[in-house]
Amino acid sequence: MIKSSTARVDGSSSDQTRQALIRAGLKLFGTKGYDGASTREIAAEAGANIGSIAYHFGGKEGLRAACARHIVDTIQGVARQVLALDEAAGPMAPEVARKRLETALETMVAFIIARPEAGEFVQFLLRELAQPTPALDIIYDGIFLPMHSRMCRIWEAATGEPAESERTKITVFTLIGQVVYFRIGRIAVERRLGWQGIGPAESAAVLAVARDNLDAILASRGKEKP
Amino acid sequence: MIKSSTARVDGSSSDQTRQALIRAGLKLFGTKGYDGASTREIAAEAGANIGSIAYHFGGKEGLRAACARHIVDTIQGVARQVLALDEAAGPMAPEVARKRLETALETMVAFIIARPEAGEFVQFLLRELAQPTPALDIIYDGIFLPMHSRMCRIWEAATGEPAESERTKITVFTLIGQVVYFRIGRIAVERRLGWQGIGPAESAAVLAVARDNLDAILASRGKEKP
DNA sequence: GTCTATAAACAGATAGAC
DNA sequence: GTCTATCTGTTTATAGAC
Repeated sequence: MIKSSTARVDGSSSDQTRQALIRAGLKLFGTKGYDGASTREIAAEAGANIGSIAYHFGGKEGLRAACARHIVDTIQGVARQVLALDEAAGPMAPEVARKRLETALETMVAFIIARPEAGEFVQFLLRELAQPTPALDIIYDGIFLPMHSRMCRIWEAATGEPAESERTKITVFTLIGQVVYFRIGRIAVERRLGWQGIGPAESAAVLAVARDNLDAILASRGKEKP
Repeated sequence: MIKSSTARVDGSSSDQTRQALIRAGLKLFGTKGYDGASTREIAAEAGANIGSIAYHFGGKEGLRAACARHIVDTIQGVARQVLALDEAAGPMAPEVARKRLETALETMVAFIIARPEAGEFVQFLLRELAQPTPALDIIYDGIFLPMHSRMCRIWEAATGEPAESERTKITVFTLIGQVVYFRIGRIAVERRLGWQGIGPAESAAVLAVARDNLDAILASRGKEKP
């Protein structure tokens, strides 16, 4: 029998192990992949027993889905306040929109590259992204689609290019891609640059380049049809 | 006992199954991941028996390494002629270097995104990249390092920024990243853009944006210190 | 070299004691 | 709710027939 999804906020024993299992799942699925991580490892990492996975999530697949949902909830919580501010402000002036794009880039770099805890999140996401899986649907609808749509709308405000045009969508994907690569290719990047890890100094260097790229692209789009 | 690495060019039975196993390994490791693909599946896909993997490669890990080596050999074969032309031409004029960067981008898009056969290659690479593994060393030294170094040198010729500077290295990574994302995030991209797949038309659209981005970045770098 | 049979370890799921 | 013991299937690796 699977525990209902009604989240309990108190520190009940049940909820504690549930959270611990999700944390452990996120970590091990992210680092070793879904197939590479065994339920025994995950239970051990969470300080729980093997049976608890079946009890709380119905099985390994259920834990995967719960991890996906947890990521979506967490990110939406952060994003909600940012979005609320934007939407309330009404239509954006191009200058404001450009600043907003830079802020979005900063947030992405900070979250995707720098925050150590986010590493597990992002790597989990990217692994799910590599193949169609039930967890991917949760993530796509909960994060990818709203985030990407939002950035496309800001892009329209900044450049005048229609938000839902193919060109705008692709451009926004390239902006995301240039940042994401530093997480996927992290090992190669560190080796090539002689970095021991990616801390504040290193992520600042990445951000500087990403920002310059964005500014350059914006500048060229602005004067495309003078 | 592991078969020596002396490659045979004739269609001997031994070499045939060896090649078939590598092809099958590349395909299944790429789509399902190393842990997700079983040796039984691979042997079946290759039309061989399970024991042949141990015979030819000493085990599953050996097959993984052989797949990595196969990718390196294949890509180096393609890259060799291109590089030979460049190196022979001596120091590059900025205009020529810029054209070369665009060509490199075209090649990357064509290889990474469009070519269906390359899909297995790239996905295998990206999966290995996600965690440190013996196969990664083979790939880093054989492909990543020489490719990236090469692009950095062309970048220097085009912009005057030192090839081995941190900024140049990071910039080249962003150029690669914006393309690579369309392979990793392919499912999300297809869903968002309403594409049924990424064929010639779609990859042309991606290339157009990537090229515009490159031109914009180059333009801004050129006039940074007027 | 190829293929089969088998061993030894490990996977996820489950039943039941507490 | 937690935890243990166990079932069933699958994994890789190996030994040996052909």
